[in-house]
Amino acid sequence: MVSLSTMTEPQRNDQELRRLEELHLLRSMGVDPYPTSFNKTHDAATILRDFSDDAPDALNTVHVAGRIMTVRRMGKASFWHIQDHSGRIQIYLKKDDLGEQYDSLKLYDIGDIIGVEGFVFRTRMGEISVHARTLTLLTKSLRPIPVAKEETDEQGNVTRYDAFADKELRYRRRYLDLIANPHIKDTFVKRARIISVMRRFFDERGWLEVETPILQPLYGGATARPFVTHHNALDVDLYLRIADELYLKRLIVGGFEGVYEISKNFRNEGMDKTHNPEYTALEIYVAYKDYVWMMDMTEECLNTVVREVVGTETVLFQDVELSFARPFRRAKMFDLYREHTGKDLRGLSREELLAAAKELHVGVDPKASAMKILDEIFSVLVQPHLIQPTFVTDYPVEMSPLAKAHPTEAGLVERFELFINGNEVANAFSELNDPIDQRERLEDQARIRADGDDEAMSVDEDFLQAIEVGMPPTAGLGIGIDRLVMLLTNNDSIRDVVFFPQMRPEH
RNA sequence: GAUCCCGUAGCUCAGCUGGUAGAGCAUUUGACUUUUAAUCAAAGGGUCUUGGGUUCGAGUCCCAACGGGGUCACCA
Repeated sequence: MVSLSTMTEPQRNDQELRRLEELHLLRSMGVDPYPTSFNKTHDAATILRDFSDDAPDALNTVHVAGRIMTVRRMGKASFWHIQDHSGRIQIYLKKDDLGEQYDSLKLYDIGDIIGVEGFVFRTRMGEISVHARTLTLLTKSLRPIPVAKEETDEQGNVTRYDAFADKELRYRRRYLDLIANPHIKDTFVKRARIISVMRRFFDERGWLEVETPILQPLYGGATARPFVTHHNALDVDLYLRIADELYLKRLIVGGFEGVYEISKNFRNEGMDKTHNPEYTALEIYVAYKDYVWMMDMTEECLNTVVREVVGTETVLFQDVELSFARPFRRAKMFDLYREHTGKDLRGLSREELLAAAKELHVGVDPKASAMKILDEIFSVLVQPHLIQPTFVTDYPVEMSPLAKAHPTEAGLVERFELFINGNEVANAFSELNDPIDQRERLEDQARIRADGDDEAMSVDEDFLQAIEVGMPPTAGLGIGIDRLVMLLTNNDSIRDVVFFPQMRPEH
């Protein structure tokens, strides 16, 4: 039996106890179960790509490494599959080559990580494999991993049996998910590429990537409930940022003419398929530009991202084909109301809007503000129709306390939101840089807040001082990265595009 | 937060109107030197999420809690 140490030791099941015994047996045989390195020369995928039946000796010495995923023992020969970051490759192990070590192979398990030196060949059944000359244990695994069998038919279609599918376990133990369902890595690789293409797009144009505080004494730049934390040395409460907007604008005041940040934001609200308490947003601000310019830039940026990451200008999401070909549709908000409700809602009073909502069978709280009613009608009757990328422009000023008033359209601001597949993906405006107007708008917000809406913004005096120093005309844009990734990777839950989605603690 | 569904072996799942647990893979032992969801033979493995209740008897029925998923509400 294994001597259990005095350190905290979890309950072990029979399989785990057996693996511990194997570990000790291997040690007693002089095998280091956790050596420091291995000189890996080839990825599985590289071998599968480079092997040629015309020159079978070309890959005469390869060093591969990975996790044992399948074991087929046939007496004095065995076939294993190992999995590395590029895929799987079969290893052929023969007693003739490994001698005494072959007999200790029973101490190796699915889940162990090994290194193999050998030559590449094609088996009688046609599978490109590595014929092992030497085998090295690189990491002994003490816990069984989910084993999903797969069958590949003549056409190359893969059928999975007993795939590791429990969503809770997949999210809580993402490492097991990544091992057992390696295809999900594609989503995360694409996520990284989406961000890297965007970063390059901005960098090439001379805009500076910056970092601004996550811990903020006042939260602003959006309407949302924040997380609160406490700084002991200062003995003050701080908020985890809900947006970085107000800090990026301070940098524009400071003289940078283009800044962006890929920002983890935190919102203390409900969780569902499209909301995780922490999420990633891109925000970018460019001086001397307005929202029309920003629409062009957004279009070009997203078109570039889609072409580089997906390879085409169209993306299949669920059953819908989304076209990112330029130009995207542009429509004024109140024109869309007319298009989808048959009504002109512009300039209507709260009571008139309430009546309109009733006529349109949109249920709203009778006490709701005019803006809430407009918002509700939009999300019920307009938004679901915005499937192909659509810029919705010119919002009511009350909905947009940080956006610049439209010069010719009274009551509206220079703002757009980009909708794709019925969801908001981007939000942008010509930034309000009139300090008097900005102060009034924030004071309005503060009043709404005092009336009980804890999502309304507060007056950030330091921000207002910055604007009073003078911010040049500036266009700003925010893009919800997680939702963009969902669209481009055909995932309908944010939990599938975030490695470690927020979960309730177990037990 | 409201509502519906789910929680059985390491994984994927059965378990009918209540009679104290089953399969496949994984694991163990044996056979097999080009197999591939390898095959063949045998074996071990479960306080049925937790706590109450009804009952002679609960995985199964009832209540509550915990965890997950879906829908709605709030929001990006």
